[in-house]
Amino acid sequence: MFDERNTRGRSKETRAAILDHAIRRFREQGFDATTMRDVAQASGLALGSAYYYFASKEAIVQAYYDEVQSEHARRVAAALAEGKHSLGDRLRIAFHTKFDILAHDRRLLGALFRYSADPDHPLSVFGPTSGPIRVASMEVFATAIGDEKLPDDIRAVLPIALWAAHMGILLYFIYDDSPEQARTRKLIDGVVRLIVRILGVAKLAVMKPLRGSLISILREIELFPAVDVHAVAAREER
Amino acid sequence: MFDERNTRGRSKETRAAILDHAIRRFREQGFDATTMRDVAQASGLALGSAYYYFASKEAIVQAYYDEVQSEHARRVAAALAEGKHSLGDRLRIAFHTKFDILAHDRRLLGALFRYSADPDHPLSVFGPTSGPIRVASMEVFATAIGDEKLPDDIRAVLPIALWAAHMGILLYFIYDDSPEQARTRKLIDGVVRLIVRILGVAKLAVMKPLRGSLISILREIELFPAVDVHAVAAREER
DNA sequence: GTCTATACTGAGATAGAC
DNA sequence: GTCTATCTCAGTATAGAC
Repeated sequence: MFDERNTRGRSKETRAAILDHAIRRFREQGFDATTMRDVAQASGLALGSAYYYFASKEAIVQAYYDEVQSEHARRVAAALAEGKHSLGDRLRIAFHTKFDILAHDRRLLGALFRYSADPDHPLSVFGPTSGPIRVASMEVFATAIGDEKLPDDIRAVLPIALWAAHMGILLYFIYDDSPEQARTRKLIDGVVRLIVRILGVAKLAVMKPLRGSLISILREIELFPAVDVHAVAAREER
Repeated sequence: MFDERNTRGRSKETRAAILDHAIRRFREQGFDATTMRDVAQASGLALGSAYYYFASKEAIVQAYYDEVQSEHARRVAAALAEGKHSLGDRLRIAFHTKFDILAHDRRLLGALFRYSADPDHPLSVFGPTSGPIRVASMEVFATAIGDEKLPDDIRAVLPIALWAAHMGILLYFIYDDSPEQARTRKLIDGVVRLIVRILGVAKLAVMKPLRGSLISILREIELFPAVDVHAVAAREER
């Protein structure tokens, strides 16, 4: 979806096979312990061929995360479609489904974030090349907000805030060694409760200055390269 | 300060020399383009000697960051010592000095965060081995809070919140390519303004439920391994 | 405990032939 | 698209000098 090269002909299956074998190995032996030679061999290919499909070992994890993102969008859409939900319910769905999908791949995520602090690295989660997937993720949160009655300024930045919150929770999740990451689940519920409450009091007069500060900060975050949230919001309004 | 091995005798200077030459090279050629052989040679040492002092190339950046942390504590203490400041001023000092120190080393930070999402990696910024430096960083923010009159529950979690905010700003800073990172500076001012305003209205009745939610979330964060903020707070009270 | 010299291994990544 | 051969470099090992 986000890496369009080599999706024609048989190569599509070859790519999928490499991805599949690699992820399986990563899960079993860990990312570092798995070599590209392992992956190639498991896929019945020479080393060079594996590199024909994936620029680096980390790029395989990136491809996996692309799939996670697509799956997230699918599941949230499906869950929201069945019946009416409150805003809190919808946000809980948006957050929890993400971690349902990632439940058994915490260890893998370390590799995903390896170049996150390298602005020029093609695999940086916050860099320009990850722009599309980042926007897609914000869109998922925008669908969870739906047509909830909200002031325009808040509406514009809320997906950014939710995305940022979900990234923070993701980091927490990676470090969370409680059984079945129960703490992360509790954290999600706490964060959703907080957000709903903030939105509830946001229109009060005392909140005016607070609101201005917060909104301008979230607009700043928007400056991360290639994140045009206005476009997201516009598309959502359609 | 955080890595106590080899600090006696001549070895201390050797270590400092390696660190110095390495950082210089990293600044000039970038982290990846600089090899450990380069560093060793520039320091007039054999490869093995460089590894005698630093377990890995990334460990050198970690050592650099330890120094940044010490310098931060020093500068904040010095700045706070001269005259009275409002809470906002003190927080601005705490944040801005950090980025004064890092001003010319944005590119280096990419290497620092490389293993941040690897809970088991010794160089993970959020892992157990970085506990002391993390606590030290929170302590700096605690000194900036000083004896400001605050409710106990807020007092206990505020250093965590400030540390978390500063980590977020650090990430923003790394990606900020505005001239002299002016945007980061603006972001800091915006964040400080927001924090001061939040503290200003925190005692209002409407904020009760908000406050409860936020505090419990920050207590959750405290669960990051080896971060015992109660100990920090206690030490500050002394 | 500090340092040298040199050889070696492992693995990510690339070049170029087919 | 696929393979084989090769490169680079982080990191280790060894054996010793002072």
